[in-house]
Amino acid sequence: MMDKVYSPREIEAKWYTLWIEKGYFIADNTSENPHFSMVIPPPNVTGSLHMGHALNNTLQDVVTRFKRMSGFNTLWVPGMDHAGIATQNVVEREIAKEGINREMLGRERFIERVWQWKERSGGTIIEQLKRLGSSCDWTRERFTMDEGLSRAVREVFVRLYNEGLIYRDNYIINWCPRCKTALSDLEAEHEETGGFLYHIHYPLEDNKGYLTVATTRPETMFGDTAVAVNPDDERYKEYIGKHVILPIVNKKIPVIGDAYVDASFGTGVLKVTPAHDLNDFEIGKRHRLEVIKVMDDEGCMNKYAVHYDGMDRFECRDKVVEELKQNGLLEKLEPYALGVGKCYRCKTVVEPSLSLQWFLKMKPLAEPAIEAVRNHRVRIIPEMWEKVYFEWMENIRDWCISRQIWWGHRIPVWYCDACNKIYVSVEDMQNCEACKGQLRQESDVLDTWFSSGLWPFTTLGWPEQTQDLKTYYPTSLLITGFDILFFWVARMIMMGLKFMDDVPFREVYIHALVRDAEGKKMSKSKGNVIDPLTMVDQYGTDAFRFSLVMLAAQGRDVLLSEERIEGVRNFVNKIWNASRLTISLLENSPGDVAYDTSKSDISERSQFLPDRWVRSRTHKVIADVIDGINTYRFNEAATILYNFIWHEFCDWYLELIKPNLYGKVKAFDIALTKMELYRTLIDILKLLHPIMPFITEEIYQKLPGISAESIMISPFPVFDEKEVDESAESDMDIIMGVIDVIRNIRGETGIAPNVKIEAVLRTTVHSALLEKYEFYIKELARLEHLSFAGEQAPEKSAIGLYKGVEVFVPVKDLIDIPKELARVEKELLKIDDEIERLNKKLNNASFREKAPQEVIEKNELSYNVFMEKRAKLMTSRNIFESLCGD
RNA sequence: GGGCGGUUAGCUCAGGUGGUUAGAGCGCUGGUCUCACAUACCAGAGGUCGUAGGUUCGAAUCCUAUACUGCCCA
Repeated sequence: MMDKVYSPREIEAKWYTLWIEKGYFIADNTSENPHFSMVIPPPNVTGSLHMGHALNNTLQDVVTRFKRMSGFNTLWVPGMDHAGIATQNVVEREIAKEGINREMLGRERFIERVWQWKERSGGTIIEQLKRLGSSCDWTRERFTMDEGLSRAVREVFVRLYNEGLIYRDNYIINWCPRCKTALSDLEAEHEETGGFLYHIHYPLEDNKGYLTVATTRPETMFGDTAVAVNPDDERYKEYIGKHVILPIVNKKIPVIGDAYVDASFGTGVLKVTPAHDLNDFEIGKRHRLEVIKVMDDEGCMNKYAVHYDGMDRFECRDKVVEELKQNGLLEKLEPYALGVGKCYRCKTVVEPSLSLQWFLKMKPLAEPAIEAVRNHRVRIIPEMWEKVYFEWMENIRDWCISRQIWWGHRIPVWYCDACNKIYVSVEDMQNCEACKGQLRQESDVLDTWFSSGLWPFTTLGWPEQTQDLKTYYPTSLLITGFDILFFWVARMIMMGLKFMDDVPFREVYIHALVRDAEGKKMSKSKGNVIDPLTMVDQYGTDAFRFSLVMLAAQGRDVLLSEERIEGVRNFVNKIWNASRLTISLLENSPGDVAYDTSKSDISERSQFLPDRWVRSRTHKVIADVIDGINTYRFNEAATILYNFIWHEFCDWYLELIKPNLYGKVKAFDIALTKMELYRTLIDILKLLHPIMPFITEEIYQKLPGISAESIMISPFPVFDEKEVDESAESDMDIIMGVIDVIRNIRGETGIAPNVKIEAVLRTTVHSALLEKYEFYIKELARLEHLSFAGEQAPEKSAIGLYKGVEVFVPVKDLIDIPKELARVEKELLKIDDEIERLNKKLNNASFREKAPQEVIEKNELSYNVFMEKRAKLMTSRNIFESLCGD
């Protein structure tokens, strides 16, 4: 016996364990079936499941389960990312509790600690993904730092180096003084911050006046090696070639002319600090200026900052301003909103700084990647994101790939200090081939995104030519959030084309971000985070997944609120109870059923109208759900299922067949109806399964006559045109419409639900139909008596109309005549508006001339319907009016 | 500064190629513990689709401008 309320917890655990045991998630790379493959966006090994992951993986699982049931040789590769900086930070914090730091441990022992940490507490997110129901092939789980992938990284590095695409150079990079490493441009997040524009006097060398420079970062002045003006700027032209005295340091620096300077910005005089600003660095190169770094790796000033040596950069800023002020050199400071780069891992303000780093040339890699998207070898969905992709790719700059941390893929470069030779090699090296001297490996590691950029082929075994690689590359689809379009998607396309000579995936579906109910980004500091696992615990995985899918409209943020999930939890419970009823009807009502769904000859199936109708509706839903998933309109698929199951299957179909199956009426073949009910529920369960894996399996397993071991490997419903029955749908429409009208009258006139009433129908076109299904109308509208009128309509009745069927409810004394009159008049008013609108349209000559025939006919038809309805309402209004007069 | 979105019922959102009586969920109002479900059932109220122009026989849907709002890049 099934409980009255669905309780997800044990059921979820039970089925997930079984699926794993049976190996249903494991892909067969020798299968002859067409393949569908996908790689997971690898979550950080330090990560725990947040809403973004939940949405991302739910959508992936929906597609995976759908494809698997649709007969594809399906592979979803899971795995994790080693997340260099983040993981190192975590482990450093951990050892700090023991009072040690990584320098004390040394590189090797520190990395051992990281591995230990990974084994112990890393990858909790994998367990969380399992709770979500993700049907990844866990036997193929990969980690960016595992042996195979590490070797692939070296292979790639060496090849790119040998082709001259990787180089080492001094350049301005973003330096995070807290993580003490270089970052790529993408890893510095620009944020509008309130600051000041400081106007500072730089006295002219001959002591005859000064030039005023405007800067947002006065503390970098110690590294100024020139002052620049625009050569066309009449105000300053004459100063070019002269010198100014750099305040505090009292050093002579030249005034130069450079077209880069924007005369309209600030004072039009730019202080040039080649070591701490990208543009200044370029100016410096053009004018062969000296380059002076004024800060150390921790963001503290160095000896060039004279008496500020050792001071923190921000404290120094204040102190410098103070000193300038005292010396009368600070002209003014004005509030100014400046874009400040912050480390995407620790939010520390990054320092643009000159540094010797490794770079990857991007232009040659980007060009084919742009082309691949332009000619749709990779299709980005929604298409809008293509533009964003192009914009970034077309303005791409070289990628700083080296990081000054320990956890990651150590750059496979060896230096010989004795003879200055450099070796770049896949294999570890010990001694210099030339002088036999001891080699020293580069201490930097690679950007984590360097290895994740290779993910689609390295996870399949590359550089080995494995069977997986042959079968599953290029992958079919990638599902990811737009926040990593540049970080990851673009780089995978470049690397895939470079090393596999083919795109990494055929399609990319970009989904939105999950926000809270107010549309704010969820963040711990705002305290608006909804924890996915809490939701899973509270409402069940199925309800949670369905909520996400239902809200995941293309190109829109997903705004999630707990009330929403609660609503879907109710829907899950509705499914549970509808199934409970179905199973009880199948088991307890008379009629032997063979439970063989393979028989599809419709002539042998039930001809009972609700059965024909539900069949037709089910197949339209099948078509829509398949289309919805195939076109990534997941929310449409979910909404269609929600409405069909709740408002058609439960509200109408089950109610209509109940009298039959309870034996209240003996009009139709019970066994055939039971068969139809059985088929429909199975279709519903299968259609739901990709979104709601657990409850569908639980119910499926309770059904009689099930041959498949699990719903997840049973075939997905197939749309069959022959099952569509338009005449059943239009007949049902009349019956449901008439019942609605009676219910409406009941509701409006305040007749209690338990009061049985009488209704009279009058129709010329649908009488046969309505007479045939009289019993069902009585049942659903709670009628004592239903009759059919000829010419003479009953007086003193509430009236309603549905498509040519007049409905009279003679309520005699029960009725409140003035109230009923008001109801009719209100209805008339609405109809008059419609009639006027249609009349105007139909009398418009150019409408008749230019609109398609089909549209004209449609409008004429609805005009006639309204006119007829109007006439009938007028009649009853007149009756009510005369009664009011009594 | 450049680019891309959004603005539809009290709230959160649907409305691929212009023709619907503009939909849903939640909330609200009224009525029901009717033998699957009160996590339910039945009924109802509620919107000149941000504003102003334009294209069209016809615009929530296409174009232009404008306001507000969000994001990305510099």
